[in-house]
Amino acid sequence: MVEIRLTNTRTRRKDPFQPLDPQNVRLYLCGPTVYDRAHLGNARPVLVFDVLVRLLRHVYGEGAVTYVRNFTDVDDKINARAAATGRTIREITDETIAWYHDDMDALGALRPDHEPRATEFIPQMVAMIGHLIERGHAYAAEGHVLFDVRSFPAYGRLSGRSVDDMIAGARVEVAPFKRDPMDFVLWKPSGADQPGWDSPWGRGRPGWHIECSAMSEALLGPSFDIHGGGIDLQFPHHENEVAQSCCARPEASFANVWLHNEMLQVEGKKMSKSLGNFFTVRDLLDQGVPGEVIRFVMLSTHYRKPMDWTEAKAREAERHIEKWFYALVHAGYSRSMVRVLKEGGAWKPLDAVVDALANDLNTSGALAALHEFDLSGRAVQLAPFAASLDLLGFVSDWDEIGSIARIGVSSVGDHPANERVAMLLLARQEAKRMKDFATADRIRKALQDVGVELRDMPGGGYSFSLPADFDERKLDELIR
RNA sequence: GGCGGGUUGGCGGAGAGGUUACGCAGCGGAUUGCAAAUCCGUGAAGACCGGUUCGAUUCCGGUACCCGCCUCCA
Repeated sequence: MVEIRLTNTRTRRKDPFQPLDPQNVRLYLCGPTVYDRAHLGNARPVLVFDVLVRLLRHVYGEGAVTYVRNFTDVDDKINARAAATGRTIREITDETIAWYHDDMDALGALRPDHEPRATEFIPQMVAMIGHLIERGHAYAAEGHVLFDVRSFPAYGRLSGRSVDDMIAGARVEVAPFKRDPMDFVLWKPSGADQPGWDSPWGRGRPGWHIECSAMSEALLGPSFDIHGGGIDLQFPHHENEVAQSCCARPEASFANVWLHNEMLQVEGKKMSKSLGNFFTVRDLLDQGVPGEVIRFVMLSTHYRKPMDWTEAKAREAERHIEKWFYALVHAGYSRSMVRVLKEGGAWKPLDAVVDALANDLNTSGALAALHEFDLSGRAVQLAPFAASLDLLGFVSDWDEIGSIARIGVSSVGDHPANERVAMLLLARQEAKRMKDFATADRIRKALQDVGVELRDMPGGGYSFSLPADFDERKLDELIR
């Protein structure tokens, strides 16, 4: 069996992965707070975990992995959005969850086995909070329940900080009812205009961290294998989860492996609304950037390094995707072809790809192995390459790879001018066939002048892409 | 102020104490009515200063610079 090694934030080492139960490998990923479209940074942990889950299923078996990712649907940002729009919280969260599914589906991310909503696990949270109070790890004060960080000596271990150092750094606002400045909220009171649930401490709502402790325990048990999220969640969110879960269940281990991905930047800068470089996954998809291209760019940087999204990378990624998919289409790949190859036992990803992924999810190394593969063979010879693409999650539908590769006169995206350009390409092809090179060159020139990228692919196909600022009227003038 | 991470060839980006990463661009060639694409080949690196070692870009220490977290954030 392939040995998977993962960098564990808890041990600060790259350790061999040992599942608690190889028949049921269990993972939990902190999901989104659902009040708005997912931005590009939100996609990174999703894709990292997607590849991890695919790898684990490859190694331990399709049915041997349970993947949980939550939706945080109770949060002050959601309340604010509801107040600002006059809509109900449920409308907003339902809509946002639907968007999230659309966007992550477009990136080829598998749906988790469970996607619990925080609001569906309030009783479990209340029970866990009560348990923490009983055990002397939490206390009620002025309608709040707070976790007592001094009661948990290991507090700070996951993120490598000490309570005293953090207080010395003193940038936390200290509520007067806190015993210690670092104590954090498990439960807080709700006003009449805020969502709330009855509890032993009055009507209120949960603090941010308790939901993940409660839901992971409910769905995966008090001890499970892998817990992940962005590095920014390491403190305080994950630290607090550890404190809650380990104090509520001292006999259990909670998460054995902690996986944290580094942040995303855009053109070398932190993505932020003030810098004007903030965009969502949907923005990119609407601009015609295929989900496969977004995935490629994401996987081209190791998850523990800051990832810089640039247009240059997206362009480069698009070239590779088109080239790879083109080769597969040319070799006859389709759903039925893949079925035949699987039945024939040819469906095995490249060892170099699996080995790279097993080495702390070296997705960049996996892509490098794909670059080296000879694409000139026929379907059976390309099967290891295709199975590798499949393992990396690049293919949702083998019948669609042709259109993603923009083969022939087809194109992706829904630009209204695609049809026009396609017609012109056919006209050019006909002109070339008639040796009317003047006409052929005139069409090419016109397309080039409006910025259409045109390529003849090996085997006689055509590929084109429209520029972002494509202007159809200009094309009309030039063609006339 | 506290904590953590990074610095690789023109650009992007990996692994490994000693052997070609890989991609893009460049250069040379093949192919093509022309262009692009495609195919083959090829030069180029490890912030700085010390230390360990037969040998370090890879381990250790220091310096500089960059980034993130400590407050909602993936």
